[in-house]
Amino acid sequence: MLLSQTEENYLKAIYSLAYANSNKVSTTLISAALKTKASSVTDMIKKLADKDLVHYKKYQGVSLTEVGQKIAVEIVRKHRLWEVFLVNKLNYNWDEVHELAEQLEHIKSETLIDKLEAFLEFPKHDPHGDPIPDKNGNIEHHKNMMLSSVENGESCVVIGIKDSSDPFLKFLDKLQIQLGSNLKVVSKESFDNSMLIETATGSISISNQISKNLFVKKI
Amino acid sequence: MLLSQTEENYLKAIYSLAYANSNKVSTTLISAALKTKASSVTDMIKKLADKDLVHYKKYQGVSLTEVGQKIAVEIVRKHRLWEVFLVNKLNYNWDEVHELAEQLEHIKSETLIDKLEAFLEFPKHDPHGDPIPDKNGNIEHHKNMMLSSVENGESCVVIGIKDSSDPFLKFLDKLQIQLGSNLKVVSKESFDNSMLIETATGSISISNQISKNLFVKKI
DNA sequence: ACCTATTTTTAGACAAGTCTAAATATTTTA
DNA sequence: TAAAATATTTAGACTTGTCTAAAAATAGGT
Repeated sequence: MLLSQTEENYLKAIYSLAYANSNKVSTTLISAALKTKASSVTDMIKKLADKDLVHYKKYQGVSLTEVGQKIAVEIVRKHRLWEVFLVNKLNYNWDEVHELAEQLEHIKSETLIDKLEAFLEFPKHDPHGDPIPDKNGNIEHHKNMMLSSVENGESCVVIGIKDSSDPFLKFLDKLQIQLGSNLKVVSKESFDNSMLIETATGSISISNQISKNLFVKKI
Repeated sequence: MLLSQTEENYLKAIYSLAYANSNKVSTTLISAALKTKASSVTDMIKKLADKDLVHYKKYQGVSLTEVGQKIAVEIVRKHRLWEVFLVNKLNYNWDEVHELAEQLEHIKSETLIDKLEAFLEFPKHDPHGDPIPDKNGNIEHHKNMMLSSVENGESCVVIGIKDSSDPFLKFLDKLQIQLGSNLKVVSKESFDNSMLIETATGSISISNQISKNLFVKKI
């Protein structure tokens, strides 16, 4: 199955978003992740469904098929191995490699990534601590983290909410934080465990009560 | 200047072909090199001319502008450094890396290729012996070779003809050899210096008189 | 249950890059 | 130098992936 870069990016996005949402991902969530419009997502979802890479019923959200998931994991594997290469061999900093790995992960080759893995001596984690799937697509998931345990300077994506009570969700709305939001921890106050974070729309201060109720994934 | 992969491929093709043809390259030659149709080439040439990457007057062929040439050389630099990486670090054979380097050369980054170059300890030549342009685009050209001096198993592209006499050209026509043709030397007979070569259309035997009149570039 | 707000899908359009077929230049040949 | 052959360009169409605007479906609030 030969996929375009765009198709691969959709699969990868659905894969990352599927964690939080019990495997069903909405059109809007994907469009936010890929910075496209919902209508574009619908179009692409149909193509992916035609190729049996996603399950799709109108208005019901999408999930990856077994084949789609396998491909998504392969892309994650490539991404993370390239990140290791960039940091360990080319002396990049761990916070500089994401964009580059986004390009490198789409290089097509039967053999390249396995040779790269051997060259890197079979690393188990990428520079951000995320597990690297093996050749067969097996991946040792580490549990989701709470925003409260993200360190200064690290960035993460919101992938879930622990306390899904209404007032809490409303409050998150007000902060313009939603699933898929990118957050960067600027600093943490030790006396009350509040943190200053950067969002797409600006810097805000977050109490510990909030930060320990947000599932995030480091990026 | 942010170029698409396709645009970069056109520039690279024009660059390689420009050697033989006193810098002017014909539409047909480009279309052969890129395996597209001449009409597609005309379309793209116009776009490149709009961006001042090529000089173009209808029916007169194209040549690279200074900017276009600079970009082309950068791509060559990337291509060759990636080839060194694949052969020296990932244990690929020198004849397996071209396709992969064709993909890797299009990775966009301000810093990547210089870091890669340092990691590889500033190689001067790629695995096929071709010179690697430096950071500033300076490239130490090695002279064109004659087909007669290509070794067994090596592949090359015809980039020029020394004896441009009519009968010779006619003969080349009959052999279906033209500028841009890919040739692979299968074997050489020591008693008469003839060689068996593989072309796109089949295997043919070539006398030394022919092979020493064809300028080629190894690939 | 019904009305409203939100989400999702559809329809039609656009840009990039390609193609075929036809028209126009150039080059070759005689 | 004029006809024939070849090369190049134009015109119109197609594909992929995107967008906007409008229509349809779902979800929420009372």
